[in-house]
Amino acid sequence: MSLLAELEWRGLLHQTAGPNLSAHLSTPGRVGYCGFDPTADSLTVGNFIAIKLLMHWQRAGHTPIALMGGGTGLIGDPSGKDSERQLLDADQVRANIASQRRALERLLDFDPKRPNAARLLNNDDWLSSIGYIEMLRDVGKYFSVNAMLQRDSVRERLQQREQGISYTEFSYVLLQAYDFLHLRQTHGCTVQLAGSDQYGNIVAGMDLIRRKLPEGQNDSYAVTNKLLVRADGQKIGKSAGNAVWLNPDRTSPFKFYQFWLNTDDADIIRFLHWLTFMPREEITALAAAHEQAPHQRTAHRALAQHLTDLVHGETARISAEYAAGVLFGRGDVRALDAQTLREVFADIPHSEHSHEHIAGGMDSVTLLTQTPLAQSRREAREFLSNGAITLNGERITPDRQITSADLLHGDTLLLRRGKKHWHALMYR
RNA sequence: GGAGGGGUACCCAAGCGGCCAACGGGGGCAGACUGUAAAUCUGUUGCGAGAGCUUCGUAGGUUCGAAUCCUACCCCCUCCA
Repeated sequence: MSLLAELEWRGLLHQTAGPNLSAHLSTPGRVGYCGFDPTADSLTVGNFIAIKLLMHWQRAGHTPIALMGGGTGLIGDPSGKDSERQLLDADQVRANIASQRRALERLLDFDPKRPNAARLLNNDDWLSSIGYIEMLRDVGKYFSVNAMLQRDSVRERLQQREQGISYTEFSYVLLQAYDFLHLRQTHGCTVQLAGSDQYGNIVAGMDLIRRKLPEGQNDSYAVTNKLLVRADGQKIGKSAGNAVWLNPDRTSPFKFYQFWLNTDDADIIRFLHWLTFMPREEITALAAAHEQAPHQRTAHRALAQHLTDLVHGETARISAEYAAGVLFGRGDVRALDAQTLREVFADIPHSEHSHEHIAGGMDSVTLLTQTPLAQSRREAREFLSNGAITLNGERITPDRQITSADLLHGDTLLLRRGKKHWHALMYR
């Protein structure tokens, strides 16, 4: 199946631009790029769609370029933003790129032995050295302010009462267009892939390429994916307002797995289409299974498995599943052997403490505040009196005293808040 | 530069001298019901065991008492130049 057909049936394809794109893509080895914003120090599930676009691209035999916006990140793209962005400093941007790189390396194949090995570039390499005069003469000249003012991203900001737009962000499109031109010239990159909100920026780049480069070497194309949202209209990949990250040090594989397992029923089938590489028949089968026995959550499990495998690897996934089985299973956690307990401990949020802390006994409120499960003593008391807290599987009250007798295998406490927030403490 | 409007807790948004830790909604968290889902219902949502303490852009002031009045400053928006 062709790349475009694949994106189409998955419901990812939004629109394309350029002369006869499918013919262009029928030759393998085409070079396409997608930009990533270095605004955070790790990529999130929200960025996963963009990465996945590149993954499809590479799987179709083409060469993907992940372009880190080290230069543009210093400016900020107004597209889809309803307020002026905070400018980042250069050091921060550099550090973010280094960290984001790790997630990309896991998902794209950078092996140089491969003919279509992925490349990672940073537009700071060419943008920071270009002079302002040069930019105005060679790029700015090709842009009509009249046209720029027509763009939705700009117009909305002009019409807003609360927020205007700075000249800096207004000019952003010149930089992104220049990126495309630069990659077209230096890497033979003909296609830009991105979210649908980038369409205007991409087309601006295509225009620039057409005008600057000679006939025959100035073709270029756009592929955009749909804006993907949950059934309730929210963005994918937010958990209690917090982003779900792709780096294991920001979001552990256990939490990552749990996040997908808890997907809303209303979203599960579409997520399988959008986010996985499962073939159609497999998704259809999962949809049927879910329809028949939703409580078994076969589809949820498959989604969580698939994505955790991709992002964190099979070993981490199996471990996360194992821990979940132990914690959410019917068994009594007090019956776990030391070995199992230790493995589970590593997978869930945990902390280590000195044995002396517990030796003299401790009340449950104090214990809880030593974990992230409660933010203050007041809150800890509230949870405890609500009956929201279990210790080693047993519901406890605010007046409960914890002593070393409660330690599983002499060193571990397992706390749970609500149904699914765990924290393990180890006393050495 | 001029005129006007505005900055209140995670967000929106009331309040305009004491009854305000601050109405209401959203969101979050928890309990019940369930399938580690959704919907629904209930509770809760600054810190503190409590007395109390800290909070309404920032810094001062008036007052027995201020989110509410005064002064200065900072920031945002709209219109005019």
